[in-house]
Amino acid sequence: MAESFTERFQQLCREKNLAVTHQRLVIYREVMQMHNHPSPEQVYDRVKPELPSISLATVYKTLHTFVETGLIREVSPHHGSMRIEPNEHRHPHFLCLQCRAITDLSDHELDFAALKASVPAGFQVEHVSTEVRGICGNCLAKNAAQAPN
Amino acid sequence: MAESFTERFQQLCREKNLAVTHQRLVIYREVMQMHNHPSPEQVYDRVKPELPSISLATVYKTLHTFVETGLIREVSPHHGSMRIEPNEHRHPHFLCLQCRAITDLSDHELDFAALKASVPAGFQVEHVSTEVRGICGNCLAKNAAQAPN
DNA sequence: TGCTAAACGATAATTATTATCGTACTCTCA
DNA sequence: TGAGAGTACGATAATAATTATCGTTTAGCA
Repeated sequence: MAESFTERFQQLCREKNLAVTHQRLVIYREVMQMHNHPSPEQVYDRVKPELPSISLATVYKTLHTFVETGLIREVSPHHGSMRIEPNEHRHPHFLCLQCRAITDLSDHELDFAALKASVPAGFQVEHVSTEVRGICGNCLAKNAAQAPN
Repeated sequence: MAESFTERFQQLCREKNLAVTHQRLVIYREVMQMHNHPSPEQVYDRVKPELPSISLATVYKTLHTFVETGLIREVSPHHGSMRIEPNEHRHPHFLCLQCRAITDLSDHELDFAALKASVPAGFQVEHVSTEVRGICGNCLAKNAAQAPN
């Protein structure tokens, strides 16, 4: 028989070593139903009716926990501080999720035509950017030094 | 003969209808020499020796002016707030520079192999994302309604 | 050179996020 | 099933990033 959403969430949490709390369940359920890239504030507003006593801080902490364990993803890992691109010509970036450093990647040819074709009619395209996220060499080395196995 | 950097900057400002001020000249010159995606704070530190009385607010205002007129670009225009991606499968985003709305684009095939090949050795790739920036249909319509010509 | 509008600098205010700390809940094991 | 340990929660203070305000200064132009 089909397992319930709750059972699936409990299973997920067990895999990730997370305590199953009512707040986490509700936040996860609601986020999965919001198909428009919500901010923490918007998630808070959404769960508030069901969890009237929840704190915004809990929403932040829970979202971070989910991102860290991979239950959800962040659309933009570099908010928080504006970053300037002095370089004129088009090139992709590598963004380190640990130290936030941005590294220019050498130019390459993506299929921009196909990409632009996927933009809804009536939208005005201004710039296309590609980004690779991960952990940079520096951080990997640092991590290895700290936790040798 | 070759025109000086100052002359070129004055020319640029004239094209964009910007007053040529000493602060703007210095900020522009320094930003163009920083090849590592600086934050406003870092730009401030960099120009401070030459402009001891400059205010951090001026750096912010100047950078915004430059971004608006297209003299420089912002690496990440995601508005100061974390955004969640509930969607599991890979797809590109359209980001409206005016209202900051994020729209999912339908999936398409980019040359991810070539892109990954451009990542420096020793970096760990976690996720590749593509983003198209521009003005969404809503905002375009709104703008047209406000300023019909 | 003198006027007008825009830019600057100082600083207060706002917004987004994180830290702290006492209380409450989950999980495990007897 | 109940007690204890440890994690999570809620309230709120603190911090970081950014923006607004306002009086003074400067650039652009007649």
